Amino acid sequence: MNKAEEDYVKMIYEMAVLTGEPYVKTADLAEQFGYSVQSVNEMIKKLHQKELVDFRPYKGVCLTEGGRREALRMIRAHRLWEVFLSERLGLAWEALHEEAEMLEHATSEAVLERLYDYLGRPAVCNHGNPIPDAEGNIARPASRPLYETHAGDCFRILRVQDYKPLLAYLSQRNIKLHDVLTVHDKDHFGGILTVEHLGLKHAFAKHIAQMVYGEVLSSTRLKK
Amino acid sequence: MNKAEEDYVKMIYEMAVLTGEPYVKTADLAEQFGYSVQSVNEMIKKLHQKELVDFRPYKGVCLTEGGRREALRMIRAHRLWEVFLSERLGLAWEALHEEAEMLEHATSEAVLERLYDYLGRPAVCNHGNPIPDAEGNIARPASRPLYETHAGDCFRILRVQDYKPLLAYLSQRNIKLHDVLTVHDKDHFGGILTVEHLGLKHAFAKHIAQMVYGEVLSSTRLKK
DNA sequence: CCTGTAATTAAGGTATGCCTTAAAACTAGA
DNA sequence: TCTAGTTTTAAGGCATACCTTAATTACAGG
Ligand SMILES: [Mn+2]
Ligand SMILES: [Mn+2]
Ligand SMILES: [Mn+2]
Ligand SMILES: [Mn+2]
Repeated sequence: MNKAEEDYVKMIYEMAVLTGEPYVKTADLAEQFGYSVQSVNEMIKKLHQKELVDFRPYKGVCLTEGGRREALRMIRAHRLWEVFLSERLGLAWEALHEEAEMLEHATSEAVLERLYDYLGRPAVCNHGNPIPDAEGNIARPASRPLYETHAGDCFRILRVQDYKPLLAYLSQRNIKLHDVLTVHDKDHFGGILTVEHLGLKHAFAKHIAQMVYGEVLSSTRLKK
Repeated sequence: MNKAEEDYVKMIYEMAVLTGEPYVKTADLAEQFGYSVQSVNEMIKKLHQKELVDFRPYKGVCLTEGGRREALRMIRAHRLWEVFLSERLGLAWEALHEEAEMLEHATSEAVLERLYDYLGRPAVCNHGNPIPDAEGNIARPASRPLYETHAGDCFRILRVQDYKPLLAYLSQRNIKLHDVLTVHDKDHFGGILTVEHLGLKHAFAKHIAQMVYGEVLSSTRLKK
């Protein structure tokens, strides 16, 4: 597999996880990559020939077992490099992804395994995304969005979408992974969630609060 | 610069260092890369347009100041990754080069600088090749070949050619950088150099002893 | 069941970096 | 000085991964 193919199987895997649907639409892939639908179709044909994907016309593509294995290898490399870049080199949160996006294609199996041990076999990357082990086992990512909390909830951030503007937005406010937020108010109509963090209040728009995931630790609200 | 261009300027730099001649012949580049002369000519034309090289027909190519800077950046990345892979991940001597050959193209300026500090600003890679600093200053490599020693000399290995079969050959004999060899005998006609290392004797053919560089520590031989 | 929309396929194009074969230009040795 | 051999340039090709435009095919709602 070359860089292009690697990025395709990774993207297919990630979009399937995001939507919960194993089949990913050609048009959605094109949209995500910023490529034309025709280009995506051509690549799908090639991936199919290599038995990395199953293509059902008018339904989408789905990774084969081999494709899934390759996708997990790329995700593993990507996330391990993110840990390295953050923990060891001290790169900023929002810089990790694009560096890892290059390094992931330049990493042999041997380097990957040693890097994994060197970093202490981390379970998640710095955005809270789970890191597959060498056998391709991967934990479920934290899936409860901050937006689904209620006034009074205490919420620990366990995962954030690896989306640069979001990361810049959060780090500008000194909010990091594992931080705890107290939900003050949720304005359903306006879609604004007001939280407290280290004594400061922040108002998050719905689309922001939907990209932050974690767990509710405790709640002062009355259970219905 | 893309991967191909990066490998070209690096190669031009390295061949110029090796030969001592600033101008590198098209045919020699083709030979080293295993490409056709025509392909090399095409790339030279492009590098010239980008003002990375000066091309003198029938003489060869020479890096411009900009080309030299880019070459040193690649060499810096390559050798720093070799240090990382060796010192931190414990990769075998002979595996370093090909891994670094990929990683060097996936490394931003920011990562490079942090990696440099993280590794303690090393002066040389694991083959003894000097690592340029961020400003492009680079030390002269050790240049005295083991083959130019005489019976009785004590010789410390400071640099070896980054050539896989040589590295495998040496590490199989437990010979590493900074080890000291005692020259027992030099057979000029046969070209065999006999040395002692950790109590064991080794016979090195001329072409081997010419790829190992270092310093003579002391000598029992009579000065003429 | 039929038709509009969405998805797929077809056809032809671009840039990159490699290739081969062949002509032209130059250099250097005799 | 002339010519043989080296070097460069020209011409045309191939694979990859992207593109646009234009059929064609299939699904799904009315
Ligand atoms: Mn990422
Ligand atoms: Mn990538
Ligand atoms: Mn090397
Ligand atoms: Mn390289």
